Amino acid sequence: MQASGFALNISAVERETGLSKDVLRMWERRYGFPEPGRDDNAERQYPLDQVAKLRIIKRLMDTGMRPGKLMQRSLTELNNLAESRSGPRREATTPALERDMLTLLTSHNATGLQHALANALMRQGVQRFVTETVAPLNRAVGDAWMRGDLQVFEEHLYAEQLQVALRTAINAFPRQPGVPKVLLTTFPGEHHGLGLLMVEALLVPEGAQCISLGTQTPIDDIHKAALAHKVNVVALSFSEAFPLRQAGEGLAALRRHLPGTVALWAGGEMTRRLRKSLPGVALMPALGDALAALKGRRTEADESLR
Amino acid sequence: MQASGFALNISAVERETGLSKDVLRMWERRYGFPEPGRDDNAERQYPLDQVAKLRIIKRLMDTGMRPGKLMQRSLTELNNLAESRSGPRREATTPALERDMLTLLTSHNATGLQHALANALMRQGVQRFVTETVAPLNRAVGDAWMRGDLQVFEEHLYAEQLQVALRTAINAFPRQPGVPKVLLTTFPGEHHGLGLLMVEALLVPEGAQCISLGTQTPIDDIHKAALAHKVNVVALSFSEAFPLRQAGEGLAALRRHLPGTVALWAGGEMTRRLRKSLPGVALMPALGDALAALKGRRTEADESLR
DNA sequence: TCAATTGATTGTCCTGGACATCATGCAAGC
DNA sequence: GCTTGCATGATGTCCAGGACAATCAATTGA
Repeated sequence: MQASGFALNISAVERETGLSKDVLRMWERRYGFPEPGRDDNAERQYPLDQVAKLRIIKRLMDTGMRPGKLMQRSLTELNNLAESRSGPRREATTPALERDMLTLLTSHNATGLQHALANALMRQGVQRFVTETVAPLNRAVGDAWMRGDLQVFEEHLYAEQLQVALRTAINAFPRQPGVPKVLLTTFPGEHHGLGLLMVEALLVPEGAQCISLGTQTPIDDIHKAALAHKVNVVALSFSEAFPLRQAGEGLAALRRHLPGTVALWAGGEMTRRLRKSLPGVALMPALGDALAALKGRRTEADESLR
Repeated sequence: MQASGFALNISAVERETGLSKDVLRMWERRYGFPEPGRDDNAERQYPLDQVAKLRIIKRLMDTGMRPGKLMQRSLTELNNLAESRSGPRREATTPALERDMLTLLTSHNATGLQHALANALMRQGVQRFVTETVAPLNRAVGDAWMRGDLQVFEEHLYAEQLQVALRTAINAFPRQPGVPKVLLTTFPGEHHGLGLLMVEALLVPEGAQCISLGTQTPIDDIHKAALAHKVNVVALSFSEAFPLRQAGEGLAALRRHLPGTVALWAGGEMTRRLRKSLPGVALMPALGDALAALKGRRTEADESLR
């Protein structure tokens, strides 16, 4: 279902899939897919099944696959590919907690999910909750979504509920001047903000003072904010789909302009795909890395005091 | 400052201003502005001052002005225009509370702002806080930003702090089955989520059960979610900049597919610009409208019981 | 005074071409 | 055998200029 009822125009497809108009036209020219119909005005009309296929292709490309190989395959082939790609984790080995939460999610039991999350949070404490429950759960949700087992709105609901849980946890700590002072945000184009909350939830119990700007801060505003708030660390989060090139350029520019005394941390799924290391940028592919880096700073500072 | 140090390519400008590549090129062709330089590869390089001017132009257009009139004016003329346009509200008449909070914001006192918001919230109660403090404060922040008195990162910090305050307030109410059941979200392309929180903060104290999907839910997922969660109301929020056409088309499509028993509410600044009324869609240009609509439903339900 | 027609404004889409960049794979050297 | 470097192919992004539909504004007619 959509505006027209059966097909989307190129703008709508761009919005839904995240593939630019240029890319959509180029793929059509080069690979023969997608092959939208045309309306009275000779404008492209993308049938919904093609949009669905585009969505899977995008998802697979975000994990590193090349489009040329994917384009010809059928929807079912792609689904199999996605399934095998979603890791060696098999149904049987999925921890019960994650399975339960996914069940709550797909049965649209918002209240139940909320309770389950709050429950786990209270049982484990913030930091263990984040590393041991949220991180694997995110992965499970991502896999389910890639397999097509999860609707978009279900994923949205998950993100929202998780946000509630994490913010509650963070709020339980008094907001006080702390060390180090960390600025949290994402680059323009990165909508995904859960990573920021997760990092904040890890750092705040350690006494760090976190200032979050939410998502999508222009690079020179990140710079200005870092100076204005006199932070010690600028921490950025990148989801898997973020364009490597944009990240590299942005991080380099930011590093060039920030004072040397300000550390620059880059975390999130994307950082696993980065080949070359960036001078002056601390890459943190795993969540715990941020915690380790924080403790590293502490030790350093202690030693320099002696 | 940016990746190159002094100029942005067309993609970056698109991201920063929200103006599509097509529009940027068309304006250059038609109006002679912007007029970017070219790099070695003959690709457009937009100087930062032109980007700043584009940002103001976009902002003014979002309030209803036409580009043809704006394009030739100088940056200072535009600033004056923005200032006069930002309402009859003069410095002197700005309530003290708003002035104080703006001061906290521009002096980068995150903690102070947090306390001020929490303070106002506790003093007024959630609903009055939203209608009497947050709404005017939003307007003041919007005006300040339009006048160029506010940096992007300051606006981000404001949004984040407000989100913390509102979520805390909402969380104070038990999440329980309630009537009516309201689904809250925004259309794809609408990033602004504060409106959703504000509405939620108004409705929850009345015993409504709110399910928020966050921002940017594809239209057919809104539809699916409404059915899956068996909601009575679907409430959508649109910021001032949202394209009228997209909103109209989307609302019509959604109305067409939702069962007649499900009410469709559209709120936010954009709805003030809508000329024609949409059949079956309740427009709520003012915040309080949602509350009134809720109470209206109640009365109706009561009367039908008799 | 209001409504309808008309003309200008404005955004979006189209085609087809060019090119920088990155990956892949092969060959040469250690 | 393994690594390094280069060539070739794959891929995304940009460009120019044209077309047209939708909307706005203004003039004309009732």
